[in-house]
Amino acid sequence: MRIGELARRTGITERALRYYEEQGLLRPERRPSGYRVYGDADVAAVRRIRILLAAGLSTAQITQVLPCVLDDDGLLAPLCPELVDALVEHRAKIDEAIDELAATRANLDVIISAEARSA
DNA sequence: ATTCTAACA
DNA sequence: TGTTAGGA
Repeated sequence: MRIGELARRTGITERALRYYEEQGLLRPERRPSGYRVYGDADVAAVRRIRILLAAGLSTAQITQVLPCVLDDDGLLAPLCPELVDALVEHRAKIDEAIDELAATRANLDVIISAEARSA
């Protein structure tokens, strides 16, 4: 199928699909016309990519992780043990980011509370 | 009609 | 990412 059909079947814009290829997430074949040709497997691949992106992984990480993930129901099962370690690490970074944002919010609250009273 | 690349009020 | 120009 060409990019238009894959876009319809996945709900992903053609723009994004071309971007995924640029990032090495998809390797569609090319017709002599230059048109990209995708296989049925790519529909599932895009599904996995979306889940991984939603989990906050970078395209670079996804490129490595993609072949290490099992495609079952609507979930992704990590296969390689290295992958699990990487995901646990990623989770830790998310916790750090949450803490930093909480601190930033606290600082903002101080300013908001000081408003009007200072004048 | 569709898709392609490149580029940015 | 959207969008658009300019081609095939």
